[in-house]
Amino acid sequence: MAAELRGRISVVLADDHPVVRDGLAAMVNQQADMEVVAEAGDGEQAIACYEQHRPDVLVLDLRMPKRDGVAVVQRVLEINPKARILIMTTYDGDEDIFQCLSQGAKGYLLKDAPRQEILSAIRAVSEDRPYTSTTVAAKALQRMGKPSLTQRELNVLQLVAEGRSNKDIARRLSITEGTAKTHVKAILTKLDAISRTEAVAVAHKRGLIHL
Amino acid sequence: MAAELRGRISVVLADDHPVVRDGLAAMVNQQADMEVVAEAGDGEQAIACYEQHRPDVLVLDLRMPKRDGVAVVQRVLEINPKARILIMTTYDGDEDIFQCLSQGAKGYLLKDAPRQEILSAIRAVSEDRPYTSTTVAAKALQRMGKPSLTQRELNVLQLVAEGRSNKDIARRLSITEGTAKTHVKAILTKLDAISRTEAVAVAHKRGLIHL
DNA sequence: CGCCGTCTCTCTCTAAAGAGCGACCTTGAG
DNA sequence: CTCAAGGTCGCTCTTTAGAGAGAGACGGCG
Repeated sequence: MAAELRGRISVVLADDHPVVRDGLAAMVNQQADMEVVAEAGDGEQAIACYEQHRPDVLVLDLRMPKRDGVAVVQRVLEINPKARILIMTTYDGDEDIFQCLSQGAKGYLLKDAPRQEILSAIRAVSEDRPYTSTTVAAKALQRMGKPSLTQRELNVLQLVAEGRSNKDIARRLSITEGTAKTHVKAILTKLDAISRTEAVAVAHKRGLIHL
Repeated sequence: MAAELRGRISVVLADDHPVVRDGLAAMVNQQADMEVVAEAGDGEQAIACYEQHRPDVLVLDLRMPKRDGVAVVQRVLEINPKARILIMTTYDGDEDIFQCLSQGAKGYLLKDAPRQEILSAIRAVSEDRPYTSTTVAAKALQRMGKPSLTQRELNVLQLVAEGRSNKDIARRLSITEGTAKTHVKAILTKLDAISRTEAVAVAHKRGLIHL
């Protein structure tokens, strides 16, 4: 916790791929000004590790077993509202990124980022400066103005993506088929899609759903 | 090229994520019996690296820019039919795995595999022994007996996944709507799906298409 | 050679999807 | 209180999807 005072940034890594953890650890530990103090392989471990070590920076994979990135961000910020979290993800289309950032994550970066970018992102976040990658910044702008789906619509969308019919969706949500259609219609409009299948494609690209 | 004679397995890494390359490199170079001789960040580099270094083992990510894993496997085996290739992928549902293996790749493994498994896979492949992970072996058995899609059907499926209507698909492929329907119908039957949207979901799970 | 798989096309018919309406109720922000 | 938004339900209408069944053309293979 006092690592920063000694001039070294303490880092906790959370990623379900041992390979990625090794890679990050190797990169970080080669730097004079930072060190890895713990690693976690899933969401629950990540929370436990954070609580135990109170690192300067928590590097967090968005997709993990047990609890996904969004849930971990929430929980960690409950523990320490000043926590500095750097989100790391493979997919630049992930809607969850924005959810994390708006919840208080200090930055994100893509896994295909070059070494230098990853390291400077960690340094930025450790100093409480938000890190903004160009690719995702562009996405954020694109997303501006675009209508967001309601919770109910997301539920329906998930079922649509599984290939359910309107009637089936209605049954599962205990509503009438007409209402299901209304929701689907709203989804199509908001996603600017002509058919439900296209809606699924668009939603998947935007990371609204995970197949 | 003669690395094996000196008792060290020479390895070339091909992955578009610097983090993963670093992780693998760190793992491999910590071992006394193997070393990384080159790294590649995309498919073309991978081929070039292989040709230049002729490593004992080529560790290859299935999804890469420029050329994907399948294409690289083909090309490398053209260069050296005895090439020992270890496929590495994130998704265990990838249909491409089977394509690679049937083309002559010696093994595959998932990125979330533990260190030991990764290392023993490299050793196995270096000795020309096929490496078979339990999870994928199970998939292979599941796939047995299941009907495979024809090339034409894959084309249609791709368009279906993009949300196109039968009429639209017909126009793009220069066939009649009736024929498009016939193909879609065949796809639904083979994938055991009720609707086109479900077919897309199933196909995506199996890695037949990449959205 | 004949068989089989693939691709192509045609037809009918039913079920589902989607467009375009209006309407009611609740909840929360102003 | 008013107004907006979300969820619910209802209606009609046209278009699309999907089941089912048949058939011709082509190429590979035993």
